[in-house]
Amino acid sequence: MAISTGSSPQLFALMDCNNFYVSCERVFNPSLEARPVVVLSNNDGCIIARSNEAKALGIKMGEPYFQCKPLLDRHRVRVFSSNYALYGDMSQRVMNVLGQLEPDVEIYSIDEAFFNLPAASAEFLQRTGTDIRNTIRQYTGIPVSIGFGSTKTLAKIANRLAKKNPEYAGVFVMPRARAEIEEVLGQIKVGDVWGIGSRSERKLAGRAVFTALDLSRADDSWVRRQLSISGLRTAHELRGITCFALEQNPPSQQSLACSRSFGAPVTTLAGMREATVSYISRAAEKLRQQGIKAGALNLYLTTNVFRADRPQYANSRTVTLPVPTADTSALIAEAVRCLREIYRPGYEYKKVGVVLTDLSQSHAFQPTLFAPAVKDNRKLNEALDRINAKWGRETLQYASAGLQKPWSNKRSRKSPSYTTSWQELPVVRAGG
DNA sequence: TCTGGGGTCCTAGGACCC
DNA sequence: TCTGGGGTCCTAGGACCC
Repeated sequence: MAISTGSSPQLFALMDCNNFYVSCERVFNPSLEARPVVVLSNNDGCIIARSNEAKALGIKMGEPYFQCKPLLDRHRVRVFSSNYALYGDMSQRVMNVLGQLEPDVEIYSIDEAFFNLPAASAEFLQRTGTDIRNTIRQYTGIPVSIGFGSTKTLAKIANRLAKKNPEYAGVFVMPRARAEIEEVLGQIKVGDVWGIGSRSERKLAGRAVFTALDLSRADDSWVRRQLSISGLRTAHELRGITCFALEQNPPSQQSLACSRSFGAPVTTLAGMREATVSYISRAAEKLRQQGIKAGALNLYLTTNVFRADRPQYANSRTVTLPVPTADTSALIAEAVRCLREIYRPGYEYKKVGVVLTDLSQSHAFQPTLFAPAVKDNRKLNEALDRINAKWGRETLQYASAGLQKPWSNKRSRKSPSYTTSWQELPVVRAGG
């Protein structure tokens, strides 16, 4: 008996957690149910998650916090700083449950996963989706929506419909017949299609392409010219031609970054150096956690682009490291050298960041004949990581990272790390 | 006063080589 | 009157995603 590969058509499904960060906050704080809730980005800068009640108030995704604060106050919206320890842990729980129900899963982001399943009747898919949804809700407390389609792009659209229309109860199966699919696509704005951002949406609008249906019907070579190969793939996927496969073994990471906007402007080289040392130290820690080394380092800095009234300056410097490394002190030395080269006095800096590239597995390195002797401070770094794992991040750090950190940013409304810190476990009180 | 952070992929153009 | 051509590699910038 031959094993057929590809004769049985595969379907794509997308599971997406509803208002994920808000839902995580609600799991451990039931008083947030049925109330407007938002979660803020790093630095309490802008809105990055909204409950349905908050969306109904007209609060927009990405809106600066200080701008909508009056509206939030007026409606007594509950506001949280982002708590990534909590969200990351809840994400794992959701993905574990899904992984037990479905064999072929691709974790796509912190709150989304694609999965493949053999083609089946709409009724069967509806039932499967509902089962998954109920199980995840029961085991984790997180509400999710599920969409089915013949490609990832169509599954994304189905998921969107499942989420936006209460009558679908969280599950939507894209119809099979082309005419019915086109009826659906005609209702979807082209800018809401996965892979079509605001730039492309504007460009397409100028050429009378407004809906997903319009894009799916556009001429191939025209789409290729307007949107490059990526846009053409998206157009094909809308027609039901698979261009994006399920990635169960994601390729290894290409880059690793650490950057923060400052809570207050930094105007001195000493201040910039402290921030640089802090971020590169954090990046080095991440390298070691993942068992990888970096072969190149990019450092960039910028003033506040929103302050047109202030002099603007931005620059970056990339260096190839003498040998790939994950050693904090070696990386600090290179990063500070970059900083000295591009730092200019007389500006109010808003941000500095480091990006590590040319990543390789720690054991893969072959020393070359002419490479300098490798001094990787392995024991020192291990001790550093152990102490900080036990006593908390930055318990032990390089003095050049500074102690006061006046530039460090705001995170004033964070909820407890309920699931990842013994000190912050939720407490259940008996009685009533 | 206050506007996130961490990723990926694609393309055009320059440098370099023969 | 008028400055090769073609290939490869690298990088910066743009667009997109969550």
